Amino acid sequence: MSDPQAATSDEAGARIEIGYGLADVTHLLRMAFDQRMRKMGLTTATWRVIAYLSRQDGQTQAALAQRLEISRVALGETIDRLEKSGHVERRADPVDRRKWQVHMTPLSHDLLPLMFETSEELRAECFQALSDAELAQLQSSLARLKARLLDMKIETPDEESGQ
Amino acid sequence: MSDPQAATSDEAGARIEIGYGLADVTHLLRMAFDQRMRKMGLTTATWRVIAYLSRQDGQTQAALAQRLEISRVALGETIDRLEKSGHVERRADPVDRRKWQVHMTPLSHDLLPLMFETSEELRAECFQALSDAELAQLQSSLARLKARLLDMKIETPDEESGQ
DNA sequence: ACTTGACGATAAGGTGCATTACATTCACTG
DNA sequence: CAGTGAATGTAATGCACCTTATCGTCAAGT
Repeated sequence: MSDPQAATSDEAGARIEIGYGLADVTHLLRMAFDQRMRKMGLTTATWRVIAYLSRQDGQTQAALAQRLEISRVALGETIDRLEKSGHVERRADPVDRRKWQVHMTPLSHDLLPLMFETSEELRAECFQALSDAELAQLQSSLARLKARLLDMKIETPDEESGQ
Repeated sequence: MSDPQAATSDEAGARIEIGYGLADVTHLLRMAFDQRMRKMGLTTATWRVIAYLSRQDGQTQAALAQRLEISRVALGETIDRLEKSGHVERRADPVDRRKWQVHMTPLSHDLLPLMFETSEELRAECFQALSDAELAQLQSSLARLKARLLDMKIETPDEESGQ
Protein backbone atom coordinates (compact mmCIF):
# COMPACT_ATOMS: atom_id res chain seq x y z
CA MET A 1 0.00 0.00 0.00
CA SER A 2 1.33 3.44 -0.81
CA ASP A 3 0.60 6.92 0.37
CA PRO A 4 -2.08 8.54 -1.71
CA GLN A 5 -0.64 12.01 -1.16
CA ALA A 6 2.82 13.03 -2.27
CA ALA A 7 5.12 13.58 0.68
CA THR A 8 5.92 17.18 1.34
CA SER A 9 9.20 16.29 2.98
CA ASP A 10 11.21 13.25 4.00
CA GLU A 11 10.07 13.45 7.59
CA ALA A 12 6.43 13.72 6.60
CA GLY A 13 6.90 10.80 4.23
CA ALA A 14 8.39 8.67 6.96
CA ARG A 15 5.57 9.52 9.32
CA ILE A 16 2.96 8.64 6.76
CA GLU A 17 4.66 5.34 6.05
CA ILE A 18 4.66 4.55 9.74
CA GLY A 19 0.98 5.29 10.03
CA TYR A 20 0.17 2.93 7.20
CA GLY A 21 2.74 0.41 8.37
CA LEU A 22 1.25 0.19 11.83
CA ALA A 23 -2.22 -0.31 10.41
CA ASP A 24 -1.02 -2.89 7.90
CA VAL A 25 0.99 -4.94 10.34
CA THR A 26 -1.75 -4.90 12.95
CA HIS A 27 -4.31 -5.91 10.36
CA LEU A 28 -2.20 -8.76 9.00
CA LEU A 29 -1.39 -9.92 12.50
CA ARG A 30 -5.06 -9.99 13.36
CA MET A 31 -5.90 -11.89 10.19
CA ALA A 32 -3.21 -14.46 10.98
CA PHE A 33 -4.51 -14.75 14.50
CA ASP A 34 -8.09 -15.13 13.37
CA GLN A 35 -7.11 -17.82 10.93
CA ARG A 36 -5.61 -19.95 13.68
CA MET A 37 -8.25 -19.18 16.28
CA ARG A 38 -11.06 -20.08 13.90
CA LYS A 39 -9.82 -23.66 13.91
CA MET A 40 -10.92 -23.94 17.52
CA GLY A 41 -14.13 -22.03 17.01
CA LEU A 42 -12.87 -18.74 18.40
CA THR A 43 -12.13 -15.28 17.07
CA THR A 44 -9.67 -12.70 18.32
CA ALA A 45 -12.40 -10.99 20.32
CA THR A 46 -13.69 -14.16 21.95
CA TRP A 47 -10.19 -15.47 22.48
CA ARG A 48 -9.26 -12.33 24.37
CA VAL A 49 -12.22 -12.70 26.70
CA ILE A 50 -11.25 -16.26 27.56
CA ALA A 51 -7.62 -15.27 28.05
CA TYR A 52 -8.60 -12.69 30.63
CA LEU A 53 -11.05 -15.03 32.31
CA SER A 54 -8.32 -17.64 32.60
CA ARG A 55 -6.44 -15.30 34.89
CA GLN A 56 -9.49 -14.52 37.01
CA ASP A 57 -12.70 -16.40 36.50
CA GLY A 58 -16.07 -14.95 37.40
CA GLN A 59 -15.32 -11.30 36.64
CA THR A 60 -18.20 -8.95 35.97
CA GLN A 61 -18.81 -7.63 32.48
CA ALA A 62 -17.88 -4.10 33.45
CA ALA A 63 -14.54 -5.23 34.88
CA LEU A 64 -13.80 -7.33 31.83
CA ALA A 65 -14.72 -4.52 29.45
CA GLN A 66 -12.40 -2.16 31.25
CA ARG A 67 -9.51 -4.60 31.11
CA LEU A 68 -10.11 -5.37 27.46
CA GLU A 69 -10.50 -1.66 26.75
CA ILE A 70 -13.71 -2.06 24.82
CA SER A 71 -17.19 -0.74 25.62
CA ARG A 72 -19.49 -2.64 27.95
CA VAL A 73 -21.92 -3.00 25.08
CA ALA A 74 -19.38 -4.59 22.78
CA LEU A 75 -18.33 -6.97 25.51
CA GLY A 76 -21.93 -7.86 26.30
CA GLU A 77 -22.45 -8.97 22.72
CA THR A 78 -19.26 -10.99 22.71
CA ILE A 79 -20.36 -12.70 25.93
CA ASP A 80 -23.70 -13.45 24.26
CA ARG A 81 -21.89 -15.29 21.51
CA LEU A 82 -19.57 -17.08 23.89
CA GLU A 83 -22.54 -18.15 25.98
CA LYS A 84 -24.37 -19.44 22.95
CA SER A 85 -21.32 -21.44 21.87
CA GLY A 86 -20.96 -22.85 25.36
CA HIS A 87 -17.59 -21.30 26.18
CA VAL A 88 -18.75 -19.21 29.13
CA GLU A 89 -21.78 -18.92 31.35
CA ARG A 90 -23.31 -16.01 33.21
CA ARG A 91 -24.10 -16.50 36.88
CA ALA A 92 -26.05 -14.02 38.94
CA ASP A 93 -24.02 -12.24 41.59
CA PRO A 94 -25.50 -13.32 44.94
CA VAL A 95 -25.08 -9.95 46.62
CA ASP A 96 -25.51 -7.41 43.81
CA ARG A 97 -28.41 -8.12 41.55
CA ARG A 98 -27.17 -5.77 38.84
CA LYS A 99 -24.11 -7.88 38.15
CA TRP A 100 -23.38 -10.97 36.14
CA GLN A 101 -20.38 -13.11 36.95
CA VAL A 102 -18.84 -14.47 33.78
CA HIS A 103 -17.44 -17.97 34.24
CA MET A 104 -15.50 -20.28 31.97
CA THR A 105 -16.99 -23.65 31.15
CA PRO A 106 -15.05 -26.93 30.94
CA LEU A 107 -15.17 -26.52 27.16
CA SER A 108 -13.15 -23.32 27.18
CA HIS A 109 -10.99 -24.45 30.07
CA ASP A 110 -9.82 -27.44 28.10
CA LEU A 111 -8.96 -25.15 25.22
CA LEU A 112 -6.47 -23.06 27.19
CA PRO A 113 -3.27 -25.02 26.54
CA LEU A 114 -3.89 -25.16 22.80
CA MET A 115 -4.83 -21.48 22.76
CA PHE A 116 -1.64 -20.24 24.32
CA GLU A 117 0.50 -22.68 22.43
CA THR A 118 -0.99 -21.57 19.14
CA SER A 119 -0.61 -17.89 19.90
CA GLU A 120 2.98 -18.27 20.99
CA GLU A 121 3.73 -20.24 17.83
CA LEU A 122 2.32 -17.48 15.69
CA ARG A 123 4.32 -14.81 17.45
CA ALA A 124 7.52 -16.81 17.20
CA GLU A 125 6.85 -17.37 13.53
CA CYS A 126 6.32 -13.76 12.54
CA PHE A 127 8.68 -11.98 14.92
CA GLN A 128 11.58 -14.08 13.73
CA ALA A 129 11.83 -11.45 11.00
CA LEU A 130 13.50 -9.15 13.52
CA SER A 131 16.61 -9.47 15.65
CA ASP A 132 16.42 -9.36 19.43
CA ALA A 133 17.78 -5.83 19.39
CA GLU A 134 15.20 -4.69 16.88
CA LEU A 135 12.48 -6.39 18.86
CA ALA A 136 13.56 -4.55 21.99
CA GLN A 137 13.74 -1.25 20.12
CA LEU A 138 10.33 -1.84 18.60
CA GLN A 139 8.81 -2.59 21.97
CA SER A 140 10.28 0.58 23.41
CA SER A 141 9.14 2.75 20.50
CA LEU A 142 5.64 1.38 20.71
CA ALA A 143 5.50 2.01 24.43
CA ARG A 144 6.65 5.59 23.93
CA LEU A 145 4.14 6.11 21.15
CA LYS A 146 1.36 4.70 23.28
CA ALA A 147 2.26 6.96 26.18
CA ARG A 148 2.26 9.96 23.88
CA LEU A 149 -1.12 9.05 22.45
CA LEU A 150 -2.57 8.60 25.91
CA ASP A 151 -1.26 12.04 26.78
CA MET A 152 -3.22 13.49 23.90
CA LYS A 153 -6.44 12.77 25.82
CA ILE A 154 -8.23 10.84 23.13
CA GLU A 155 -11.70 9.77 24.19
CA THR A 156 -11.60 6.02 24.64
CA PRO A 157 -14.76 3.91 24.89
CA ASP A 158 -17.06 3.96 27.88
CA GLU A 159 -15.38 6.59 29.93
CA GLU A 160 -18.40 8.56 31.12
CA SER A 161 -17.82 7.26 34.59
CA GLY A 162 -14.22 8.45 34.75
CA GLN A 163 -11.74 5.65 35.25
CA MET B 1 -2.75 -3.31 29.10
CA SER B 2 -0.89 -6.33 30.39
CA ASP B 3 -0.43 -9.86 29.21
CA PRO B 4 -3.05 -12.16 30.63
CA GLN B 5 -0.66 -15.12 30.58
CA ALA B 6 2.58 -15.18 32.49
CA ALA B 7 5.56 -15.00 30.13
CA THR B 8 7.43 -18.25 29.79
CA SER B 9 10.64 -16.45 28.91
CA ASP B 10 11.94 -12.97 28.29
CA GLU B 11 11.74 -13.34 24.54
CA ALA B 12 8.17 -14.60 24.68
CA GLY B 13 7.29 -11.76 27.01
CA ALA B 14 8.74 -9.21 24.63
CA ARG B 15 6.87 -10.71 21.71
CA ILE B 16 3.62 -10.63 23.58
CA GLU B 17 4.16 -7.02 24.57
CA ILE B 18 4.81 -6.14 20.96
CA GLY B 19 1.63 -7.83 19.85
CA TYR B 20 -0.41 -5.85 22.33
CA GLY B 21 1.61 -2.71 21.71
CA LEU B 22 0.95 -2.78 18.00
CA ALA B 23 -2.76 -3.26 18.57
CA ASP B 24 -2.91 -0.52 21.21
CA VAL B 25 -1.00 2.06 19.23
CA THR B 26 -2.96 1.38 16.06
CA HIS B 27 -6.21 1.58 17.97
CA LEU B 28 -5.32 4.84 19.68
CA LEU B 29 -4.05 6.29 16.42
CA ARG B 30 -7.29 5.39 14.75
CA MET B 31 -9.33 6.91 17.56
CA ALA B 32 -7.32 10.13 17.33
CA PHE B 33 -7.79 10.15 13.59
CA ASP B 34 -11.51 9.50 13.84
CA GLN B 35 -11.89 12.29 16.35
CA ARG B 36 -10.43 14.83 13.94
CA MET B 37 -12.11 13.43 10.84
CA ARG B 38 -15.52 13.44 12.47
CA LYS B 39 -15.34 17.22 12.64
CA MET B 40 -15.62 17.29 8.86
CA GLY B 41 -18.22 14.55 8.69
CA LEU B 42 -15.84 11.77 7.71
CA THR B 43 -14.52 8.60 9.29
CA THR B 44 -11.24 6.80 8.72
CA ALA B 45 -12.89 4.48 6.21
CA THR B 46 -14.57 7.24 4.22
CA TRP B 47 -11.55 9.47 4.48
CA ARG B 48 -9.38 6.76 2.97
CA VAL B 49 -11.69 6.39 -0.01
CA ILE B 50 -11.56 10.10 -0.72
CA ALA B 51 -7.78 10.13 -0.31
CA TYR B 52 -7.39 7.48 -2.97
CA LEU B 53 -9.92 9.14 -5.25
CA SER B 54 -8.01 12.40 -4.97
CA ARG B 55 -5.10 10.71 -6.68
CA GLN B 56 -7.22 9.23 -9.42
CA ASP B 57 -10.85 10.15 -9.74
CA GLY B 58 -13.39 7.88 -11.37
CA GLN B 59 -11.90 4.55 -10.33
CA THR B 60 -14.10 1.49 -10.29
CA GLN B 61 -15.13 -0.08 -7.01
CA ALA B 62 -13.08 -3.20 -7.63
CA ALA B 63 -9.93 -1.16 -8.28
CA LEU B 64 -10.51 0.96 -5.20
CA ALA B 65 -11.18 -2.06 -3.02
CA GLN B 66 -7.96 -3.65 -4.13
CA ARG B 67 -5.94 -0.53 -3.41
CA LEU B 68 -7.57 -0.07 -0.02
CA GLU B 69 -7.10 -3.76 0.69
CA ILE B 70 -10.67 -4.29 1.81
CA SER B 71 -13.37 -6.45 0.26
CA ARG B 72 -15.50 -5.23 -2.61
CA VAL B 73 -18.54 -5.62 -0.40
CA ALA B 74 -17.13 -3.48 2.40
CA LEU B 75 -16.16 -0.81 -0.09
CA GLY B 76 -19.58 -0.89 -1.72
CA GLU B 77 -21.17 -0.08 1.62
CA THR B 78 -18.75 2.74 2.28
CA ILE B 79 -19.49 4.18 -1.16
CA ASP B 80 -23.21 3.95 -0.34
CA ARG B 81 -22.64 6.12 2.71
CA LEU B 82 -20.39 8.55 0.87
CA GLU B 83 -22.98 8.85 -1.88
CA LYS B 84 -25.75 9.50 0.62
CA SER B 85 -23.68 12.20 2.30
CA GLY B 86 -22.91 13.77 -1.05
CA HIS B 87 -19.15 13.21 -1.01
CA VAL B 88 -18.98 10.98 -4.08
CA GLU B 89 -21.20 9.97 -6.95
CA ARG B 90 -21.41 6.82 -9.04
CA ARG B 91 -21.42 7.22 -12.79
CA ALA B 92 -22.08 4.38 -15.18
CA ASP B 93 -19.07 3.29 -17.21
CA PRO B 94 -19.93 4.02 -20.84
CA VAL B 95 -18.24 0.92 -22.24
CA ASP B 96 -18.63 -1.72 -19.50
CA ARG B 97 -22.08 -1.90 -18.05
CA ARG B 98 -20.96 -3.89 -15.03
CA LYS B 99 -18.83 -1.06 -13.70
CA TRP B 100 -19.43 2.05 -11.72
CA GLN B 101 -17.02 4.94 -11.88
CA VAL B 102 -16.69 6.56 -8.48
CA HIS B 103 -16.24 10.32 -8.70
CA MET B 104 -15.58 12.98 -6.12
CA THR B 105 -18.07 15.81 -5.78
CA PRO B 106 -17.19 19.47 -5.21
CA LEU B 107 -18.07 18.92 -1.57
CA SER B 108 -15.31 16.39 -0.99
CA HIS B 109 -12.94 18.14 -3.34
CA ASP B 110 -13.11 21.29 -1.25
CA LEU B 111 -12.34 19.22 1.82
CA LEU B 112 -9.00 17.94 0.56
CA PRO B 113 -6.69 20.68 1.84
CA LEU B 114 -8.13 20.53 5.33
CA MET B 115 -8.04 16.74 5.30
CA PHE B 116 -4.36 16.46 4.53
CA GLU B 117 -3.44 19.35 6.78
CA THR B 118 -5.27 17.76 9.68
CA SER B 119 -3.75 14.35 9.14
CA GLU B 120 -0.25 15.73 8.91
CA GLU B 121 -0.79 17.74 12.08
CA LEU B 122 -1.86 14.62 13.92
CA ARG B 123 1.15 12.66 12.76
CA ALA B 124 3.52 15.45 13.68
CA GLU B 125 1.91 15.68 17.08
CA CYS B 126 2.17 12.05 18.05
CA PHE B 127 5.38 11.02 16.33
CA GLN B 128 7.28 13.78 18.08
CA ALA B 129 7.59 11.23 20.88
CA LEU B 130 10.33 9.53 18.87
CA SER B 131 13.65 10.73 17.50
CA ASP B 132 14.35 10.68 13.79
CA ALA B 133 16.56 7.64 14.25
CA GLU B 134 13.87 5.78 16.13
CA LEU B 135 11.32 6.75 13.53
CA ALA B 136 13.53 5.37 10.80
CA GLN B 137 14.15 2.18 12.76
CA LEU B 138 10.44 1.79 13.43
CA GLN B 139 9.60 2.21 9.79
CA SER B 140 12.14 -0.40 8.83
CA SER B 141 10.97 -2.88 11.46
CA LEU B 142 7.37 -2.46 10.40
CA ALA B 143 8.28 -3.00 6.77
CA ARG B 144 10.17 -6.16 7.64
CA LEU B 145 7.32 -7.42 9.77
CA LYS B 146 4.84 -6.74 7.03
CA ALA B 147 6.94 -8.58 4.48
CA ARG B 148 7.22 -11.54 6.82
CA LEU B 149 3.47 -11.61 7.40
CA LEU B 150 2.80 -11.45 3.68
CA ASP B 151 5.16 -14.38 3.25
CA MET B 152 3.06 -16.39 5.63
CA LYS B 153 0.31 -16.49 3.01
CA ILE B 154 -2.52 -15.19 5.11
CA GLU B 155 -5.76 -15.04 3.19
CA THR B 156 -6.50 -11.39 2.63
CA PRO B 157 -9.95 -10.19 1.54
CA ASP B 158 -11.36 -10.86 -1.90
CA GLU B 159 -8.55 -12.83 -3.37
CA GLU B 160 -10.48 -15.60 -5.12
CA SER B 161 -9.36 -14.19 -8.41
CA GLY B 162 -5.67 -14.25 -7.54
CA GLN B 163 -4.10 -10.79 -7.65
C1' DA C 1 -37.44 6.27 54.75
C1' DC C 2 -36.59 8.79 50.45
C1' DT C 3 -34.53 11.05 46.95
C1' DT C 4 -30.51 11.32 44.15
C1' DG C 5 -26.80 9.85 41.87
C1' DA C 6 -23.64 6.36 40.48
C1' DC C 7 -23.29 1.78 38.53
C1' DG C 8 -24.26 -2.69 35.72
C1' DA C 9 -26.33 -4.28 32.04
C1' DT C 10 -29.32 -4.17 27.79
C1' DA C 11 -31.81 -2.10 23.64
C1' DA C 12 -31.63 0.33 19.48
C1' DG C 13 -29.27 2.07 15.68
C1' DG C 14 -25.07 2.90 12.93
C1' DT C 15 -20.15 1.92 10.97
C1' DG C 16 -16.90 -1.19 9.16
C1' DC C 17 -15.47 -5.41 7.86
C1' DA C 18 -15.89 -10.44 6.33
C1' DT C 19 -17.86 -14.52 3.68
C1' DT C 20 -21.07 -16.84 0.66
C1' DA C 21 -24.13 -16.79 -2.95
C1' DC C 22 -25.98 -14.63 -6.90
C1' DA C 23 -27.21 -11.82 -11.27
C1' DT C 24 -25.10 -9.26 -15.09
C1' DT C 25 -22.10 -8.47 -18.30
C1' DC C 26 -18.05 -9.11 -20.78
C1' DA C 27 -14.45 -11.62 -23.26
C1' DC C 28 -12.62 -15.53 -25.15
C1' DT C 29 -12.81 -19.87 -27.57
C1' DG C 30 -14.48 -23.47 -30.17
C1' DC D 1 -22.45 -17.37 -32.89
C1' DA D 2 -23.22 -20.01 -28.93
C1' DG D 3 -21.04 -21.31 -24.48
C1' DT D 4 -18.13 -21.04 -20.88
C1' DG D 5 -15.54 -18.67 -17.52
C1' DA D 6 -13.97 -14.57 -15.42
C1' DA D 7 -15.01 -9.97 -13.67
C1' DT D 8 -18.18 -6.41 -11.38
C1' DG D 9 -21.23 -5.38 -8.33
C1' DT D 10 -25.11 -6.52 -4.88
C1' DA D 11 -27.88 -9.18 -1.23
C1' DA D 12 -27.90 -11.55 2.85
C1' DT D 13 -25.80 -12.76 7.05
C1' DG D 14 -22.63 -12.50 10.89
C1' DC D 15 -18.88 -10.49 13.86
C1' DA D 16 -16.96 -6.60 16.28
C1' DC D 17 -17.21 -2.30 17.70
C1' DC D 18 -19.31 2.35 18.74
C1' DT D 19 -22.84 5.96 20.82
C1' DT D 20 -27.01 7.17 23.03
C1' DA D 21 -30.91 6.03 25.76
C1' DT D 22 -33.12 3.32 29.28
C1' DC D 23 -34.10 0.21 33.14
C1' DG D 24 -33.12 -1.87 37.40
C1' DT D 25 -30.34 -1.74 41.45
C1' DC D 26 -27.41 -0.20 44.92
C1' DA D 27 -25.39 3.32 48.08
C1' DA D 28 -25.24 7.58 50.32
C1' DG D 29 -26.99 11.94 52.01
C1' DT D 30 -30.58 14.37 53.98
